[in-house]
Amino acid sequence: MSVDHSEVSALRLPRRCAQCSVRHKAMCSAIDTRRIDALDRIVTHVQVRPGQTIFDESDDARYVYNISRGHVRLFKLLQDGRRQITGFLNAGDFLGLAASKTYAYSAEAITDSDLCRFKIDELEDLLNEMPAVRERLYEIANDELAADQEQMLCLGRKTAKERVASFLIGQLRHGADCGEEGAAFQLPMSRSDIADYLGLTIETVSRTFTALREEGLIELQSTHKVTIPNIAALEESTEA
Amino acid sequence: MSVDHSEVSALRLPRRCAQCSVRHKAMCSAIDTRRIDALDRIVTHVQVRPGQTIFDESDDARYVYNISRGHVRLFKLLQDGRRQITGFLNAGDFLGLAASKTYAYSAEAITDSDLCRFKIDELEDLLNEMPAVRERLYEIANDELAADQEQMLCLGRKTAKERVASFLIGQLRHGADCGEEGAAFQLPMSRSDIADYLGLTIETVSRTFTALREEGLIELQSTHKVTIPNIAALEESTEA
DNA sequence: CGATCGCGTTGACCTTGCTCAACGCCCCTC
DNA sequence: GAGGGGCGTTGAGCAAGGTCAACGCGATCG
Repeated sequence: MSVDHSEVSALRLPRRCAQCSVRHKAMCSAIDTRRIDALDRIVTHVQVRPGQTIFDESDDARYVYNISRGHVRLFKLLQDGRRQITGFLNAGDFLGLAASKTYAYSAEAITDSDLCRFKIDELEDLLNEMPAVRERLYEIANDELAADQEQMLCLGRKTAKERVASFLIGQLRHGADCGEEGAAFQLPMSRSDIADYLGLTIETVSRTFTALREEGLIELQSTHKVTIPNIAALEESTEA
Repeated sequence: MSVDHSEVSALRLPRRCAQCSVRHKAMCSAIDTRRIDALDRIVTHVQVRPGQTIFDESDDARYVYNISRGHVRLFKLLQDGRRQITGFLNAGDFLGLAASKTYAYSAEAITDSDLCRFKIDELEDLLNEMPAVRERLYEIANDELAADQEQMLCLGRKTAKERVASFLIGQLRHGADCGEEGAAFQLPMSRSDIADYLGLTIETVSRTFTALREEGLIELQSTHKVTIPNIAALEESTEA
C-alpha cells in the first residue's frame, strides 16, 4: 500500500501479464497460464496520478480495467455536487463493468496507480474463447453485489459509529496487507472520501475517529495509519 | 399488479415455460424458443403467500427463482431487528444470485406470488449448454449493480423528500404497468417496507407523502394507489 | 523563512428526521 | 354491530448528525 507520490517517473510498468503482481487475482486468475499471452496482446498499461479521473459516469463504456497498483474510488454525483462514493478499490480489483452504454459511476485514482486497460470489444472476443473468464467476471459481479447490499444496510440503518467501525473492519479485511491482530494499516483515502462513502460529513467522521480512539477501540499512529488492537471489540461496535 | 389475496386456491400455475407470461423477460428471454422445453424439465413452480419467506440470508443458496406473478422484497437484518430492504421485485424479475454458499439477503413475498424455482446445480448444466443464458445472467447482475449504486446515492446523500420522490419515480419505471403521464399505479408494499427501503421511519415516509400531495406533486387515490400528474415535476424533487 | 494552502480536528449551535404517543380508519371476527 | 387488530396519519418534543466557524499542523512555494 503506497501513498508516496514522489517517484512516478521511475516506475516500471509490468510488461508481461505472466509476471504481473496481481496475476492471480481479479479477472486474470481465470486465465490458463499457457494462454496468458492472449492478454498481453489486448492490454494497455496506464498510469494515473492522485485525483486523476479514470473515467466519468457519462463516458462511453469502452474499457474495463484491472488495478495492478494503487487505490481507486468509485462515486456518483448529484447535480449540486453531493457525492456518494460507492466503493474503494485496491490492487487486484476490477472496474468498469457496465450495464449500459455508459458507466454506472465515475472512477478516480486516490493514489498513484497502475491500471491494465482492456477494450471491451477485444475482451469480448477473449471471453468467447475462454468461458472461464466470463464466469469469473460473473463471480466478481456477484461479490460486488453482495458488498453493495451490505453497504446499503450500513447507509440506511447504521449509526455514525457503526458505519465508521464497519468501514474500518472492511478496510482491514479488503486491504488485507496486514490481517493480524494489532497490526497497523494505512487508510489511503481522505476523511472527505470516508465521509462520502459512509453518507456522513467530514466533521462527523473526524469526531467518530476521536471517539473510537478515546474508547480504546482504535489507535491512530497518524491520520492515515490505524491500529485495531482488538478486532472482536471493534466488530461489536459494527452493529447494535 | 395484484394485492388481492382472496383466490389463491383457484390459481392456475403456468405449466409450460413456452406459455409463461414472463417468457420474454428475465433469464428466460435468452433461451431459444426451440429449446425452451429444457427449462420445463428443471423448473418447479412454487406459490407463496403475503409475508411468506422465500429464502433466508443464512440458507444454503441451492435455488434461484424467477417471479412469474406477484411482488417480492429483498432485505438484510441487523441483530437488533433493524431492517434494510435492498430491493423490490416484480413479475419477470430474477432472484437468488449468490456470491457464496449462502444468499446475500433474505426474500419474502409481499403479495401472493408465483415463482419458478431452479436448482442451481441443474441450472449450471443448462448454462454450460447455452452460454447465452449465462451472458443474460451476467447482464442481469450488472443491471442490478447499477441499481444498487443508485440506491446507495439515495441512502447516503438524499433528503427524505428526494428519497421518496426517487422511490416513486423508480416504482413508476420499474412497475411499468402504466408508464403514461397521469396514470395511477399501485404500491404493493406497506409504508413500513418503503421506510426500510429508503432508510427512513414510517412516520417520515407518511409525512413526506402528505407533503408531496399538498404540493400537488402526487395524488393519492388510496394509501396504495398513486398518480403522478406531472412526471417531470416530481423528477425535479428527486435531487437538489 | 514566512506565507499560504489543504486537510483534519474541535467547538457551538441548528435542523432534519426520529421517538413516543394519540387517534382514525378499515376490515375482520364473533 | 360492538370490539379489536393492523396500518397509516398526525402532533409534540428530542437527539443524532449537520452547519458554520475557528484553529492547528504539515507541506509547498516564492
